Amino acid sequence: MSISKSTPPRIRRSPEASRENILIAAERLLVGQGPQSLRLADVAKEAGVANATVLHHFGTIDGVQAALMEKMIAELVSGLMAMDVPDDPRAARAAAIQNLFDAFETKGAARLAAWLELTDESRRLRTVREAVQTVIRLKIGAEEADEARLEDAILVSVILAIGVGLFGPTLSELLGKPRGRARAAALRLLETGLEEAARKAGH
Amino acid sequence: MSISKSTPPRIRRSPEASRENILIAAERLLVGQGPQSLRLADVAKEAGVANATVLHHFGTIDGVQAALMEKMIAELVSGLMAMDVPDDPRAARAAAIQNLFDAFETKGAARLAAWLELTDESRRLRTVREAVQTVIRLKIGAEEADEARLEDAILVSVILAIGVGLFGPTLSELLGKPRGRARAAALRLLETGLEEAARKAGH
DNA sequence: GCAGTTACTGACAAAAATGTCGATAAGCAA
DNA sequence: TTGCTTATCGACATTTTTGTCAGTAACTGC
Repeated sequence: MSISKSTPPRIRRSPEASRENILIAAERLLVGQGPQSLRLADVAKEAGVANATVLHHFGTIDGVQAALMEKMIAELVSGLMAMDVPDDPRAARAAAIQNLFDAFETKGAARLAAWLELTDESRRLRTVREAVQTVIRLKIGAEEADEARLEDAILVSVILAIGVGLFGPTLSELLGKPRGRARAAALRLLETGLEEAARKAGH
Repeated sequence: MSISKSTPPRIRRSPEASRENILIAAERLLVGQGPQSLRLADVAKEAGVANATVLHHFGTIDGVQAALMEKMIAELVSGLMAMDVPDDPRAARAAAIQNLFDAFETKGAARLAAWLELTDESRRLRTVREAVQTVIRLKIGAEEADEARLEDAILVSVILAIGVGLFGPTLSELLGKPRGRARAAALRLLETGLEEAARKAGH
C-alpha cells in the first residue's frame, strides 16, 4: 500500500488555458486589492500553480502585467463597441451613454484606467481612444461632430463614466447615499447636458 | 594641505524640517511617477539623504507612506475649505465648483484619491468627506440640502472634479483637444446642471 | 571651551521578491 | 507499450529592498 509519500496529481493544461487561468487570477487580485498585489508569489498562489509555472508562461512578472493589460484593454474596448443603436437620435445618445457607463463599471475597467494613469502607462489608453471615437461617430450620431459643444460633452461623458466607475461606490457611501446613486445622478446630468449640446449644435 | 579624503559637510536639520524635506521629496516622486516609486532608496535619493536617515525619522518605509497620506489629505482638505464666498447664491455656487476643481487639480490630489481608492485605503477619504460636506453646507448655500437633486448634483461634481484632475490632461490629449479643455467643458456642464438642480429644488 | 544630545551616515545584516535549473510526470503519437 | 514533447514543480541562486547598528559630526546649553 502506498503511504504518505503520495503527491497530489498534477493538473496539466494547454498553454492557452494555463495562461488564461493565470491571467484570470491576476485580474482578480488586481481588481480586488490593487496593483501592489501583483507579485509573483501572490499571482501563483491565486492561480493555484507554482511560481515557476507562471514564469514558464510569461517569462517575467512584468510579462504577466503586460499581458493582463492587453487582456483588460481588449475586453474594455469590446465592451465599448458592443451595443445596438436605436434609430431615434435621442434614444441612440442615451443608449451610448448607458453603454459607456457599463463598460467602465464592469470588471474593474475604471480601476485599470486609473492604474494606467497613475503609473504613466496612460499611452496604452490610445487603443481605448479609438474605440471611444468610433462609438462617438457611429453610435451617438455625430458624424459631423466637429462642433465644439458636442465633442466637449462627449469628453466629459467619458471622464464621468470612468469617475463613477472608480469612485462612485466609495463616494456614494461616504456621502451617505445608496451605492448606485452616483451613476444615476451622473446619467441624469449628462442627459440634459447632452441634449442641450446636441440642440445648440443643431442636431 | 588636505587632500581627497575630505567628506562634504553634513547638513543637519531640525527633526521637523528633515521630515518635511523627506515628505516633499516623496510627494514629488508619487505625483510624478506613481505609487510604485515610493521605495526607500528612491525617496532617500530624491531627498538627498541616506536611507538610514529616512528610517531614523519614519521608522519604516510604510511610515513614510502613511505620513505622506496624512500630509496630502490635510493639504487637500485645507484647499477645499479655503475660499471666500460671494453673497449672490448663483455666484457662490460657481465659486464653490471652481474651488472644488482647483483643489483636485493641484499637487496631485486627484492622483492621491485614485491611489487611495486603488489600494483599498479609501476609508481615509473620510476626512475629505467632512470637508466636502462643510463646503456644501456653508458655501453652496444648501443648508436645507436634503433635496435629492441638489445633493446628487454635488456628488456628481465631486466625482467630476476628481475625474478631470486625474484624467483630464490625458484624455483631452488622446481625443485631440488642448489640455485644459476637459475642465472647461466639465465646468460648463455643471453650471447648467447645478443651476437647474437648484431651481427645481426651489432655491 | 566642554559635555551632552542627537541627526546623520556607511557598512552590514535580514528579508523579500524574482528568476534559474534539473527532475518529474501528463499527454500524445506511433 | 514505447518514446517524445513539454507543462509543472521544488529546491536553489540571484537580485532587490528593507532594516540594523555603531560610529561620527553638528548643534545646544553650560
